[in-house]
Amino acid sequence: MSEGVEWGLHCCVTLAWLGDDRPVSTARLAAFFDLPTAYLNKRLQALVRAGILASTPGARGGFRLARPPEAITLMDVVAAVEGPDEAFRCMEIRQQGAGAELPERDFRQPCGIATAMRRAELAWRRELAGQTLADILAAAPAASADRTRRWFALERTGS
Amino acid sequence: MSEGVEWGLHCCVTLAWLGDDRPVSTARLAAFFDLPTAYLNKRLQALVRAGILASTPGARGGFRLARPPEAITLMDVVAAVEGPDEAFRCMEIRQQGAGAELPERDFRQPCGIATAMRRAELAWRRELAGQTLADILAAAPAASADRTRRWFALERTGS
DNA sequence: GTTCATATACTCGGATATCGGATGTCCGAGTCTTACCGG
DNA sequence: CCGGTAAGACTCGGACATCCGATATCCGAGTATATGAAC
Repeated sequence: MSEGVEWGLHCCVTLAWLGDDRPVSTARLAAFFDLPTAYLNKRLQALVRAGILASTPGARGGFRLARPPEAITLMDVVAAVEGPDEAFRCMEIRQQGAGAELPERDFRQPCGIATAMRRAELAWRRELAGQTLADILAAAPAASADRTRRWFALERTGS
Repeated sequence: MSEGVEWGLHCCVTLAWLGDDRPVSTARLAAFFDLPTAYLNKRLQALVRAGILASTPGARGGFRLARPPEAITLMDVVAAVEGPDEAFRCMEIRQQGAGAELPERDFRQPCGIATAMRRAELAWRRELAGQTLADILAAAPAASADRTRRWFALERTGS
């Protein structure tokens, strides 16, 4: 799994902490987490395309949450960054090669291996879909939110 | 997720169908599924290192299951092919960059995001660990096992 | 002092390089088979 | 005819290339802001 997932989640949490009053630029977030600015921007664009973030162009622009934290599940963020397709792709190798040349063979029944893997992945997705950003915020200590807010406020006035 | 997982699982199922009487060579399995022989061999070696398969070198050599199918879970095969580390690696980016330079900040409490992701991944692993090769065999139609056995027997006598 | 036009700086968005790991290939070590030779 | 021996063929195991996607970077489009001049 690409590290962009961690980036996206942390950025969403940070944006939730900072509130919707003003957008936050990529450079600010990248400085806060010590990440490559342009690449982080690319990932945030994916979140925008997924409808999780809203971007405002121009000076004093940046990103903000497009929805309230209760309406953003971890599954949404992961799917936006990693793409919609499943981790385990069944290539149906049972249908290829000499094993498939048996004339009487038919493949109407789905591959049992793919079914089992899909079941596990569904459990994973269900667990992620059951957790929202609001849950993460509630679990984090309030002091972390305060410190983060303070840092972003300081940086804004300091420049 | 690499496609080697699908290869390993199908090969394990096939080896379970064929029984333990004689080992099956990589070339035979690769021909059956139309896969690159040497690369499949590389992946089967990983299963050997994990103790899932047993290899017999020399002529008439090959692979066989090292344990009965009831004692091999899908999690075992996936972990053997994909490696032991988790899919989501928490890089602790919250501890890097300007956000970590606040002197009063401490990180004794684990990252809530990592905790949530770990929980989802544990659900995935639990689901995979709950399914054994025997379950896959039981779910598959008996005709498939018969056809596979017949093909491997024919190919052996035909050469 | 107020208003408007213009220059400017800042930010998002996508097109373009670069790098690491998965994918694919090849050759050597080891073992079983088998043919051959001697008794 | 039987046993021993040596050559041969087959297979696993690991070392060596190759390719694709994630990672990283750069430049253009667009907008809010600040500045200056005109009234």
